Amino acid sequence: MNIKQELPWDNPRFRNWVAVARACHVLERTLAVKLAPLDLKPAQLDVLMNLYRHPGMSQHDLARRLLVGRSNITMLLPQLETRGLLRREGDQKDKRVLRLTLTEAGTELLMQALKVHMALIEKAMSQSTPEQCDMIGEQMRKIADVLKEA
Amino acid sequence: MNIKQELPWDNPRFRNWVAVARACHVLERTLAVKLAPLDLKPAQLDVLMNLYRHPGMSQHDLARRLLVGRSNITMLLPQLETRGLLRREGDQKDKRVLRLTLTEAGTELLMQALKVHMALIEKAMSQSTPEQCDMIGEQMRKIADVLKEA
DNA sequence: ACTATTATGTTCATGCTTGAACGAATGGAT
DNA sequence: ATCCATTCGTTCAAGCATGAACATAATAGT
Repeated sequence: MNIKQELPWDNPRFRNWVAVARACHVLERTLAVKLAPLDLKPAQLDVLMNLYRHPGMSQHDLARRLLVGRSNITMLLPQLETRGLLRREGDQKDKRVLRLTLTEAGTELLMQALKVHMALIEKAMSQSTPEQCDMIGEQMRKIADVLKEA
Repeated sequence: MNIKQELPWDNPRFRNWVAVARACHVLERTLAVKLAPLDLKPAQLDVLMNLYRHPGMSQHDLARRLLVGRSNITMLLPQLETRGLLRREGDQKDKRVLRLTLTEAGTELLMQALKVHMALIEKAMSQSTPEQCDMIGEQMRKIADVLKEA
């Protein structure tokens, strides 16, 4: 029984990926804390960001962009809609889809939240040179692409 | 009203961090799928890995390592203990703490799971040269450190 | 010795996310 | 026109993670 395979902790790729995962986890958690005063969670911020950049999205498109299930969106939106941060309007052509758009209030809250988010990311990424930063982004996009097909 | 601040999507640091977060998310999700045949979730794998490397840990130590709350550990362990993957034994010196150790079965299952995990990480990180890979790990460790104090 | 403080683990209510099952709307094939 | 398959959104039950409140044990101060 060859149970003593090459153990991962000695593998640079493994060790380094663990570092990536930890950094993500910590930043996500920190963001949640810093966002609390705005009564906003990271997932909700993601929604607002995507609607700002792509007004008129359907819920399905939004789900695919956020890499979550459609039902998640269904559970997520009513809170934001009730708070008057976004609108859901039925599409005329296709009566199945709901088109999503930010309201004024939603845009304003988003800008507040972005200040917090940006400050955090600045703090994190200012450790790296611009070249390192770009390289990291490039590699990560490759990773996402490679795994998407898996 | 200076609401039109410098918008983040044009900021390299922001764009690149988003890529990091997405890559993490995708890999985590993929890992969950590939781990399903072993009836193991990523969080449970993390537990097994840490117990393998640090036998005799307390639940508190484990929680700090995994960056989760203590109650999370309490909810997580019984499933693994019932399956005979680990043991919880009271410390003699300090009757508050429970010392955690993997069983034979736990170690064996861990090795199975590590094959899956490693294969996935190999696939992801093989996109980068060893130098790039190390650099990424180094930067990420810096980020985790910087944010820990925040 | 006695009290106050701290540390460990548990319980519980809450909220988030998921996946499966569903209804309604659309589009295509015959 | 009529099925059939597909797509979009919803509902629901289940599993996880969290934080607050708690009980017990250890420790420090007096």
